[in-house]
Amino acid sequence: MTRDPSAPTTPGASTPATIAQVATAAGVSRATVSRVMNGRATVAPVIAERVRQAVRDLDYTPSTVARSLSLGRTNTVALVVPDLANPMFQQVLRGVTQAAAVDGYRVLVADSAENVDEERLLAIEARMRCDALVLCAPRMPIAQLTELLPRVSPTVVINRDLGALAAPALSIDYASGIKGLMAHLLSLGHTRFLFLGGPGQSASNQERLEGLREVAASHPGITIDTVTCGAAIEDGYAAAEAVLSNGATAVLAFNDLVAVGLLGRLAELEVSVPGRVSVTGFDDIQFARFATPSLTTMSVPQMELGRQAWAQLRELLEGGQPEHAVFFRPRLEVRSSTGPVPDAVGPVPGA
Amino acid sequence: MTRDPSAPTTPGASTPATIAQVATAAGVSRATVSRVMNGRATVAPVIAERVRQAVRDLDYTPSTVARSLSLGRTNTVALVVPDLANPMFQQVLRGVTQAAAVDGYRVLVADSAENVDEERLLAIEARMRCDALVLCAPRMPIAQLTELLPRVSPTVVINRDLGALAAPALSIDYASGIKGLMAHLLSLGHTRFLFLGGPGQSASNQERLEGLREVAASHPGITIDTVTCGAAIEDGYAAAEAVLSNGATAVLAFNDLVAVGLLGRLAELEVSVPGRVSVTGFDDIQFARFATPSLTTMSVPQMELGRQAWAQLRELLEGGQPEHAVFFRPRLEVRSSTGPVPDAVGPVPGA
DNA sequence: TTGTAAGCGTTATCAC
DNA sequence: GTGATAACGCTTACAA
Repeated sequence: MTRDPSAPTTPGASTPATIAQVATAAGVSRATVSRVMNGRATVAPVIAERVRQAVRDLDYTPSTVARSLSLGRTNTVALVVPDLANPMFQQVLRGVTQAAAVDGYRVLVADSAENVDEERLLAIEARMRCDALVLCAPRMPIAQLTELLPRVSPTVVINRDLGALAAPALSIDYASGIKGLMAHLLSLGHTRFLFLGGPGQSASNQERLEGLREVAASHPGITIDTVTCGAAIEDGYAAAEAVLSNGATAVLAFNDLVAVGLLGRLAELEVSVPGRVSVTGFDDIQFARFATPSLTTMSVPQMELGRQAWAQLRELLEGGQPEHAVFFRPRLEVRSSTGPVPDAVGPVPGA
Repeated sequence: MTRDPSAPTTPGASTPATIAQVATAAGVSRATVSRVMNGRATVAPVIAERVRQAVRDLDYTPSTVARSLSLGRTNTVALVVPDLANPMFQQVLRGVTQAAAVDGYRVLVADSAENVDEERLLAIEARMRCDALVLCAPRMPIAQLTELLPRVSPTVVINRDLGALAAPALSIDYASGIKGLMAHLLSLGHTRFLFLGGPGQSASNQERLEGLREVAASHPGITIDTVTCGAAIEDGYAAAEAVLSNGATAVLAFNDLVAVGLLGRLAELEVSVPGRVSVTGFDDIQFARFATPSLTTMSVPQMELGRQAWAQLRELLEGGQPEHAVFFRPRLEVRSSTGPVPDAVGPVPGA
């Protein structure tokens, strides 16, 4: 026994009313109370009303935990992200939360604080409390992911290509995105590029690099340098000196956060953008269009990612088949942070 | 009965192992398994090891839901906010999540989507699944809040002054904050002000207005106009025309979001800030210093609010006394969006 | 239409 | 030290 056995029938007690108390108060069985609470058809109107009265009197709300145990279902999804500070994941959270709420599901958030080692346990633990999991684990080694996924099923993985892995995945086509950015910059005449790389382990960073390699291969006249930078505003801010000393006329930041940080520092240094360098971001976070200059970037459907994640989980929870992996192709948003290469004399060969 | 009664002992079955299966496999009672799982002292080492082996074999993880029911504790807190799109609440979420995680608690988020009517039920429902609640309900009428709080106790309320209400509260001293902003602008020589008000119902908006009234009363020579604007970027963006037609030389936006939106539109219109108008925000969101011009604003300890909220809840959960209400006084961050009044001839009387 | 009782997977009390 | 056993609060066959 766990609770204080005294005063189990005190009505106005601070301890929440139980179904048994309501049953007693209404002079019926607990089964009948349950039926009324769940809108089950066949309960005599008179009885039903008596139950409802007792419910009101006692301020009764069914225990979610007890229901969960009995039903084997919590009506909760977990969202595991590497960093809640990133607007990208915040939007995903919003998307999941909104979509799940429509179906009466709540969302539990877990932030691994970029701690790759903890991520596995965190996911398992979070999944325990929930019916399903949305997992963003861009740096988790594929082997570990392979081992993990069956344990946390049903799960949908966001933001990384799973290959043949047995879980639904929603990904962004980062390679295609970065190529779109390059095409835009090439059309402006740029030939010297600098990529401010994100966390090296991250899957999406690898995809961006792959995209850049392809562009480099097909455009012999250009140079694409890479420096490791990071994924946060501060990283972009700190990268300004590296950018200036590099001599590139176009900088591709890992994401919008990095781009905004860079823009901020360049403004302080009174370096003209795009007069002296063009800058691009990635993600199209809410602030991208309000940065100065407004940021040219690749738009990623962040909330939609969250919504779709829930849609797929819902499907799985209802016993449906896992969907095929979905790739979102980012869309180029040309704004004011990119412009013609300084002293441009014409289009670059092969652009 | 709810589950399929067949194959209750199949080890590798897809259905998670239960404590009973582990007990059987280890040849002990469930009580012993429980003791081992919870690190209870007295279990013979040999037996303990046998149990642990069975746990590994069966991939056993104790059911969180069952534990919760038995213990009467979920190790989860709920956070209810009006709008997850607001960076302010995102930071509060981060703060709560981080602090709670340290104590082994998870966070459930619920976004009322600015729907004041739903907020009450949402809070009750969220509280049901959790041990405690962090409530941000800036627009909920005080009467409703009074009725609600006892039902969702323990709860800490964020971002509004509760007066004598029986719940711990963590608030920002908005009146003092807006006065600080005014003092700064007055010192720059401004005399014509425009306040872009937030949602009228919002408690924090009322406090700002009160602060402005006090300043107006003590500075006869100035005028402070007010227009209702909103709390989102788009609202600030849309307010640019109203700002320009008003003729004020200093604009106090409801929050940073509004200020950033306004700044964005003013830049498009090629209106110099602070050359023609000075603009201030409120909150000091992450992007404030990266806006162009960087935003003068009142800094609010957003994550700290979340951390403290958890600290107080933790205290309450451990049976402690409710803390006194805490007020955070915002700190002025002078950046580049404010400057001397155009054609300033000297300080304003009484500044 | 309503009640009885078993079961969901734990923990904790109390004998042995 | 270890094992029965009774909770925790709910849902749902099945019986009446």
